[in-house]
Amino acid sequence: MKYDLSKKPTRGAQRTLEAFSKTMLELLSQKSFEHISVNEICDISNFPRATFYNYFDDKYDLVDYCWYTLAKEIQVDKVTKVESDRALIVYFDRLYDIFDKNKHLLNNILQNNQFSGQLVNSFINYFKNTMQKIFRKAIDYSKYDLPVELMADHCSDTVLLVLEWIFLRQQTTTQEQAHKYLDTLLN
Amino acid sequence: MKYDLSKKPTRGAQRTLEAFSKTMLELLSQKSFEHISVNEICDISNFPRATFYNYFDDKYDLVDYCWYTLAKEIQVDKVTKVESDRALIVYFDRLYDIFDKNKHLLNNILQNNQFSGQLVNSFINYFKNTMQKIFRKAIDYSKYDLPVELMADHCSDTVLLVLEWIFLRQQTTTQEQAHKYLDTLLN
DNA sequence: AAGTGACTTATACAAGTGTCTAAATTTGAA
DNA sequence: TTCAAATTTAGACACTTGTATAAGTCACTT
Repeated sequence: MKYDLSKKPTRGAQRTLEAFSKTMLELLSQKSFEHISVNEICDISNFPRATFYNYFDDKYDLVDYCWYTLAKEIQVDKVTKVESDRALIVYFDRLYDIFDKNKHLLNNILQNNQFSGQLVNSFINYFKNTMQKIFRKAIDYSKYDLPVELMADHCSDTVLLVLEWIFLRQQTTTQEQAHKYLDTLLN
Repeated sequence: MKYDLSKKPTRGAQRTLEAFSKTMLELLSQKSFEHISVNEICDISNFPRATFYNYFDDKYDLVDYCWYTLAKEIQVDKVTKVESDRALIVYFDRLYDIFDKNKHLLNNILQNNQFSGQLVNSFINYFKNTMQKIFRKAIDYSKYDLPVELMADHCSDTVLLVLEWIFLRQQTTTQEQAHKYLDTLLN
């Protein structure tokens, strides 16, 4: 990402960021990520290519920014060390809510993008990384005889696997059932 | 993949496939996947671009073929339904051997390719998919109250996580210790 | 209302991508 | 050994990519 997201964006930058990400999500509802070109994104957004490259390295970078905007709500900053086993469920539920809120968008995107494709891959990876960072800080693994990172990564793999099962492979599953799956897989 | 791997390749096709994959692996020991171009691969392999595109869709396709040649030895075809919990360990060990046999190659590749990059991602995904297919057939999950696919995917995620830990993140770990990790993570 | 710093834009460039054609070559079977 | 089928190749095409430069415009502060 060329643009620094840690500082507050000016109104103009906000407009630009939003235009590009909106266009990307629209295009993803129409065709596969592989067939979307930076030129096309710029034409539709009504910005010159130079502006695109002021903000993003490439289209992968833009799509990651799209996931970032979806994930904002997780409020990673509000992570605190939680001792109980329920910590995992808490963060699972936060992601569940986000995915559920955006399920129509996800459905549209899945019409044009296969599981095995780059797009779905980037989507899952984005949230896996987010969860990894959280779980390394938030969960107490002292009762396991394992490196912390390994355990944290295993938890985020599992959380994302269940969410993928529900929202991407579209296996109708209640949130309660999902909790049971998590419990079985991690104990 | 444009070329049909299920039929026996002619001697010429074998030569071509080997030349391209050898060049790719060599280049990966010298620079990052992102900086390798099809043009370069063809120049070094001494084949015209048209030939490259006779065999592969793009460089991603070629690198997948490279992993395919490494994985040949797993002998996926010799999969049989195994009831015992040891099935998982058996297949873990097969992959462990392959990774161990190629650890120098992996080390070289890791000099130029980050974890988060496309290359390592494609590597892990390739073997994850391979393991998924095997585990869906080979392991008996009847004692768990879960969809088979979910359980199989969870197992392959976990197997690959531990192998990644050892061979890509290079955390020195004995094979015995790895077995303990697997046991803790999956029970 | 002016000035400074941040953002936008026009334009050009060298390089890469994937596809296509038609000619040349190789291959395996008869 | 010959011939038809399959594969390889040269070359061209339209298009995309990422970078760089210099000029333009905007918007916030004082």
